[in-house]
Amino acid sequence: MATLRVLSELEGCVLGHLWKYGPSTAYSVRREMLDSPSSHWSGSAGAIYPLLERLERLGLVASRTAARGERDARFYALTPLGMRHFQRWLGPPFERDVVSIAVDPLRTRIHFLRALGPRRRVEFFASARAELERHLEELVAPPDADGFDRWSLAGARRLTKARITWLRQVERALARRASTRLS
Amino acid sequence: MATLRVLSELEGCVLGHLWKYGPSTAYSVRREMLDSPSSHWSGSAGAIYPLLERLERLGLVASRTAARGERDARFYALTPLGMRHFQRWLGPPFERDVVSIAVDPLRTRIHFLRALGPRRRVEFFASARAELERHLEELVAPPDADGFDRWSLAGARRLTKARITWLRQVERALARRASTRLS
DNA sequence: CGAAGCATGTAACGTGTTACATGATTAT
DNA sequence: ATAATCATGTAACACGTTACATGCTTCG
Repeated sequence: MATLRVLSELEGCVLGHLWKYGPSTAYSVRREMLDSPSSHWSGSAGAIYPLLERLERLGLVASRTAARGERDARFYALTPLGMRHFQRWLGPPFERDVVSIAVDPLRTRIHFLRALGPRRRVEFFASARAELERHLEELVAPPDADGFDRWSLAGARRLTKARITWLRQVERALARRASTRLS
Repeated sequence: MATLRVLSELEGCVLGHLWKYGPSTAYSVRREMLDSPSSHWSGSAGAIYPLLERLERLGLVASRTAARGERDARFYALTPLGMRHFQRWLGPPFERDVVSIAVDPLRTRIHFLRALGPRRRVEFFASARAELERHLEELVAPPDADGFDRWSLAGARRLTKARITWLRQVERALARRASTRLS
């Protein structure tokens, strides 16, 4: 397998779509991202179409066109090379970013929480907690989810619960500190 | 406060740096990101210098130059407007991305785990577990961390542990399924 | 037939990255 | 003196976003 720059997350997911569903149009890849509430990609045409052209130039996918009026529908399929790179992307070994903890904007904000007054801090925790709980309720398996999809979802739920627990712990600790300062 | 597009995470962090350390040069902002192992930003000059120019055009920071040889050192400080926007960025209400779960590349890969053979799957879990444990050991507070920094770090540790627990659970479940299929 | 939306793109832009350039300062 | 590193940038690029353009299909 020729050395090739590391695939991006989006590229890996697109290859994964082709692996999972077989030959697909750019639009159906888009569709999945547009429909999925858990995907953080917009499914923008401006990302998908150039990406598939790129992958074709690299030889990871091959397209055949099917007549559809004047514009042709273009079906992309994984090539054997593409399958190997997909599996490598899936891999181990993992790139550093794959395993290092994802950025958590709430965690980032805790660094600066001292910049908020007491009243705003209370709102901070209340709002964050409420939003996280709401988010948790959105994390339900769609009807067509397979076992692996469900395990993935379980991971998302677990992380969300961990964030809630952590926030509660911080909140309680700060409240305790404030009360001891007052007493 | 004039309506203004929402600040990016990096912009918020840069304003946070100015809030925390007072008037600073672009370089010292960079320095902090270059040095911190937990920041996921590269601290690239090509991000920081234009960003501060942008914030100055928006009136969120103001710079004064101090003579330093031929090139001047430029110290940026938060303006009152900048402080208000920083607090708004920090505060509730939160943008959707702030609270919705961060992308977890490991979780993404679980969706496609069926594409790996049994042998590679074993490697997948072993490698991921090992890397996560290693990552956990890196998550220690630097000597100058204040209380909020430590709470933030505690969040990172908690999330990492949640990922480890989740991975172990998935691994065990798959092993169980495999053994029942064999028996 | 006309409107909605399916399907395939293109254009302009924002933001962060790496790599490079260059002057000033510090250490050997 | 000269090498390293501090400090201030600039240039080219990668990748994803929104917004737009346009042809085809379906449904009332």
